[in-house]
Amino acid sequence: MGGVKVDGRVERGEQTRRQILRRAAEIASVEGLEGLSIGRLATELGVSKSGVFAHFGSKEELQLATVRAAAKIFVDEVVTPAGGATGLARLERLLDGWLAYSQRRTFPGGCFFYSVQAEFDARPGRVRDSIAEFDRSWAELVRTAAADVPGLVGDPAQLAFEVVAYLDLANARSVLHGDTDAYARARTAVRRALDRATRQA
Amino acid sequence: MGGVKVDGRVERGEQTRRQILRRAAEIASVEGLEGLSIGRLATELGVSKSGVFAHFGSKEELQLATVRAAAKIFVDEVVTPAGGATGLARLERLLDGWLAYSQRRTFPGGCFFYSVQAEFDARPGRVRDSIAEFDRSWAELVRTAAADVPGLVGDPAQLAFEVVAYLDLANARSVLHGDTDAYARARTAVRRALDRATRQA
DNA sequence: AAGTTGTACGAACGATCGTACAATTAGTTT
DNA sequence: AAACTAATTGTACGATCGTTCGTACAACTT
Repeated sequence: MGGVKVDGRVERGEQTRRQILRRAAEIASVEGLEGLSIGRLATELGVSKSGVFAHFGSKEELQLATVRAAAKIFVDEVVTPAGGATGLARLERLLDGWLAYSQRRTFPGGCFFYSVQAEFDARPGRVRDSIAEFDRSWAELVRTAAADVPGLVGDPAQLAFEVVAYLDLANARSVLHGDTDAYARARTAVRRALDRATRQA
Repeated sequence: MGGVKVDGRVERGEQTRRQILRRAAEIASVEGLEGLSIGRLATELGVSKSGVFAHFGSKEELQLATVRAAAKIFVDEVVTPAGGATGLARLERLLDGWLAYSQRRTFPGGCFFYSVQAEFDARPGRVRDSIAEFDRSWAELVRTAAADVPGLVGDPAQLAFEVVAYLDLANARSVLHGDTDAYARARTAVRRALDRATRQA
């Protein structure tokens, strides 16, 4: 698939860009996308401030690129691994995968999107729109996965709402309080919700 | 109760301070406690920057005072109104009260503590400790209210975890997407969870 | 070999940040 | 009326913010 370009300059630039975005996503999950500063990013990576800036052209573009990079990581770690399964197994893999992704601290500040969503949810702009769009697609993914469980009892959208709520609170409690029980509570809640929704009627 | 001091200067100062903190809490629920700047606060309130600064002595103290002021508002709007009830009615009033407090946008950015918790959960410092302590006491309040429901089926801590998760997600969805259904979903989820926990065993 | 392209750099800009301190205004006490 | 006190102001500081610009150099094209 990859193009046949062998331009070492571009390749080097893309590698630098990837390094910037990986670090940016880590920082943003802790300090927020607004707390992420170009100067600090440059210092931590050992490159020049203008070098970082040149890759994006504005801070807003850096933030948008960071969201896209984090989205890719999220998809790789949570969505793709559940790709092989169907029905109830697929829904379970999505939810278990999310909890594992949060718990293993793929991003040091917990789930990247939980952090930045709370930061941007109330202000206008392209960054907020980008985050909202990703969150919407994740919610819809869980909803359709629930709807695809054969013989499901009750409203799949309601079930999806409830189980996603457990995931988010587990992430929040764990990061804020170091509460190691939070993930266990969420797993219990998810399992019981799925049991109720798949029991014989 | 009130002291007999009639010093107009002190009184005026306290009033200014209250105005600052009310506005600060509003701003922080949208832009975050770090996005809140002393200069902007002064401009919006029509007072001098040094006037705002003198009331607190440092930005961290301003942030801490803002958290305390928001906590007082939260208690007045959610905790106190549920004070008269006991048992299941008390738990219901707490949860309904929270949803109403979020939905009526007491703070323009939704629940103040949801916003600032996600902002500070991963960084050290006194502000984070203050937020964590308040969140802990709220979680414990719901937990004890659940434990005080007579004849409860199941673990009250697990029940408290699940219902608080519904509240938080309703707030998040509503603020991020303008999703008007989110509160209805949360109310449905809360009601069914309480029904299950209080059914005849 | 000469010319072009793309990345990264250093220096500087205007603006804003939090903070410091002396001067001023308004209200209280003697 | 004078002395005192507390709230507020104006001015100024160093640091950092995002951004702009001209330049250096390596890699590719002709």
